[in-house]
This record gives sequence, structure tokens and C-alpha cells, in this order.
Amino acid sequence: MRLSCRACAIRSRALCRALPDATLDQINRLSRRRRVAAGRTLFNEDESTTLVATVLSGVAKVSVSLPDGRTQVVGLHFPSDFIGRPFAGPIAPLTEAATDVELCCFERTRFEGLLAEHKGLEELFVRQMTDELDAAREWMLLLGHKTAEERIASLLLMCLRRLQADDCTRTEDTEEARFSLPLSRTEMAQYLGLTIETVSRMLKRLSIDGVIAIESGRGIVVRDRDELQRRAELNKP
Amino acid sequence: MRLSCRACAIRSRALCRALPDATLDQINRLSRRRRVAAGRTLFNEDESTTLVATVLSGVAKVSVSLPDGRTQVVGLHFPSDFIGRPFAGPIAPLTEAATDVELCCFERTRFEGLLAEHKGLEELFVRQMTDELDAAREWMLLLGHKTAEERIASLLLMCLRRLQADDCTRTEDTEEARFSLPLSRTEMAQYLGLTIETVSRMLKRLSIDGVIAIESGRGIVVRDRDELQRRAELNKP
DNA sequence: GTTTCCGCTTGATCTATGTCAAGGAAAGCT
DNA sequence: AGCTTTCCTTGACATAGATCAAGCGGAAAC
Repeated sequence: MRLSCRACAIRSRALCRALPDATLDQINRLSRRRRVAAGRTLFNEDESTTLVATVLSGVAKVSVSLPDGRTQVVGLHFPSDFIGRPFAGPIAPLTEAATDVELCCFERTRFEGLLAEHKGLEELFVRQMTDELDAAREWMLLLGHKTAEERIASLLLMCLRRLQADDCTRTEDTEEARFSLPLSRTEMAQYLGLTIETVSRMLKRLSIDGVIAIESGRGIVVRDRDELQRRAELNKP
Repeated sequence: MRLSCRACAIRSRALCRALPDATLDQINRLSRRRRVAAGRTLFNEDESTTLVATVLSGVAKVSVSLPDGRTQVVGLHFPSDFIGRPFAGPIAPLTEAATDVELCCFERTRFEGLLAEHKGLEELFVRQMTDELDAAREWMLLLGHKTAEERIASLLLMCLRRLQADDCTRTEDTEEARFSLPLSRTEMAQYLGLTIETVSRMLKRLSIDGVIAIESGRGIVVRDRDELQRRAELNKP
């Protein structure tokens, strides 16, 4: 049974919010849902250049590697994010499910057609690309100049911001917020340009200092968000 | 006196190659040339969100900073590159002339109009954004995982590739190529996530090893491009 | 219930690169 | 030409984080 786009949980934030209901109903028939288990690639070789998708749930990671195996995670896609490269050449970056992921997939050519027909969609798409570029650049600043602790703090804040947009995970009135890390220690290390040992030690430090609490590996409770913010930027001066 | 777009030196590579001659002639009247001296910002506060431009000559750098002054250069714009953010919000990244720069400027709204009218332009623009994102991600790999020597080698190769597309700077039959670095040591350091001392030392090392020769600071002669390529990726395994 | 495995933590040491400090050389100014 | 400033190089030393090595704990397998 096919779910209606109109009832889609992430519609209000995804690209498709640019489309009128009528178009949406057409599109509904052309979209394919897909579930990808954590660790698997989102698309196989040929699909990666012929499909585009919106993330419905879960988190996907994009990574690039050197021939010797050193790997850098270069981006994350959270629910409502668009994945795909209209008009681009035949080389797409490796995109894998970090957690279990649900996608809403389309033919790339079909999406390109929609871009031409709907000015609003084009605008939103260009804006998303701009945001992605800005995010990459902010991460370059992190990788080029931040200390290990600043990096961890920055990552936690970023995850918090993106994840609490989905489900409201705030634990009511207190300043505390709770979320589950979408990345393993290894993946965090690859995203932050650190080793897993350093990641582990810095998480420990933040938890000893009472800024966060760690619940069984992936669970994070942010105890003092302001302090975390401070540690994301101001360790040096 | 106004120069014709048709005779523009970088036309064959810039975005405007997507436009037919007729449109180009119209546009010609709407473009404004601008020279920016090395070190100055390309646009002032309000211009940066209302103008877009193509680089005619010289190199521009984009940078982001932390409140304490740590600065990361996050991208370079070489001749024929497009600069600007159609549809984007009011915050544009800081873009400065690294060398003296010549620009061909347009109203952003005008450019947005052209994007809608000319499907080909839209395609080319999206493709350039994709390339820019890919470049940023490759640089993330560099910042996250490469050694100092690999970083320097990667930078030199990148400059070589982009600069020799302009003027043919190859010194004939030999394997040698010569170019002038568009960045100061400080800027190189900010781009590579290193200190100027380390940049200096690594350049020295490459020159001692005979891979390159350094001529009065900014001048670089690539003596052994293959070896440079090797050092850009394979220091470890 | 025990074993195995895998992801994570913790500690001890090492090293690439940062930091500090002192010249040198090119470029602009008087 | 001499002076000042700015940019670059070079050396000595310090350190954040990597590397190496061991142990822990929970979940899956048996």
C-alpha cells in the first residue's frame, strides 16, 4: 500500500514542499520507498547516478577515501534532506546508511524535469545545495583549526540541532536534551579527523565535566548546552 | 569602452557559454567590469548579496573564521569561475582578492531571471555548484587525514591544474611547469590547516628533494610532476 | 550459561606539527 | 642610498593527539 505524499511526515521541510498538491499526487505514484539497513550503501553502482531521494528517517553518511584506506566522512543527511546530483557526471560520492534509513526515491531525469517546470522547486534545491556547501566549509574550519574537544562539542551540537528538529527529544522544562548518536565511534573519528581513542577520551572529558552524560555508547544527554556551545568555539583565546 | 562578451577570453569556460549570442549581446550591456586589488574584498556588505560575478583574471579566496581569529580559507576562485549565491539568504561568505582580480559583475536578480529562461544555464550553474561541493569535500579529506607534505603537494598540483588551463605555462617539451602561487605563505597555511612555518619547511623539503624549485617566494617550478602526485596521496602506506 | 566477538575504553609512550624566537631578504618610503 | 615594514626562513623546544597495547562489557552464537 502506498502512502500519500500529503500525509508525509517530513513534507513540511523537504524539497517537495515547493510543489502544489496536484503535482504531488502525480509524483506520489512515481516515488518508490526504500529501506536501507545500517551499514549498507544507499544505491548500487548505476542507481547512484540515475536516482535521487529524500531521507524520510535515519541518517546517511557520505565519505571519500584515499587509496591507502584513510577515510573522511564529508557529510551527513538527516530526515528531509535531499540526496542526489541532477545534471552531474557519472561519479557520485559513496553514500551509506549510518543508521537504518528510509528513503523516498525518484528517477533523476524525472526530478530534472520537475526542476524545469517548477521555479519554486529549483529555488529550494539551489538553496539546499548552498546550505550543503556552507556546511562543508564550516566543517573545513573544524578540521583545519579546531581542537579535539571543540570538534566533539561541535559534532554533538550539530546532531542535537538536526535530530531535535524531527522528534521533540527535549526532556521537558529542564535544559537537558537527549538523543542517540547516529554514528559509531569509528565514524565520528572519520568525520572529525581524529582517532577513535581521542573521540572516546574527549567524550569522557565532557561527561566528567558534567557537560554531557553518556548512556550506553550511543545515548547522549546534553546537560549544559551553553557550556557545550562555549567548548565548540572558544577553547583557545 | 565596453568589451564584447563574444570576444571574452574566458567565454569558452565560463557559465555564459550556455547563452546564445543574441542573449549575450543583451547581457553585454548589463555587465560591469571591476578590478579589485590584492587583499581587498570583492564586494562590500550589501553588494555581496545583490551581485554575482565571473572571474576574468586573478584568484579570489573565500574564508571563514572563528571568533578568536583562527581563519580557514575554504575555497579559491580561478578565472572563469562563477561567484555568487542566487536564491540564498542574506549571509554571504567573505570573499577577497588573493591576487589582483578582474571581475565581470551582474545584478543577482538579473542572473536569477536568466537561470529561469535558459535551461542550459541552469544546468551549467548546478554543475558548477556540484563541482564546488566536491572540491570542498576533497579538501575535507586533506584537512582531516593528510600529512603536511601531502597537503602542500596537493595544493601545488591543484594550483598547477587550474592555472595552466589559463595561460599555457608549460616550459615546452620537458616535464617542467612553472607558475606563480596565488597565495602568500599565511594564506597557504590557512587553506591547508597548517602554520606558515610548516608550509615553509615542507616547500623546502620538496625543493631539496628536487621535486620542485622555488623562485623568489611565489614562483614555483614543478620539476617532477609524477613524484609530486605521488607525494600528494601516498606518504603512508 | 558459557564463549566469542566487536565496539568501546583506558593507559603508556611516541611523534608530527605547533610554538617561540631569531634572523634574512625583498619591497616600499623618505 | 638608507630605513622600515612585511614576508619568509630557520632552529630549538613543547605538546596535542597518534600510536601501541591491554582490558572491558554487552550482544549474539553455541
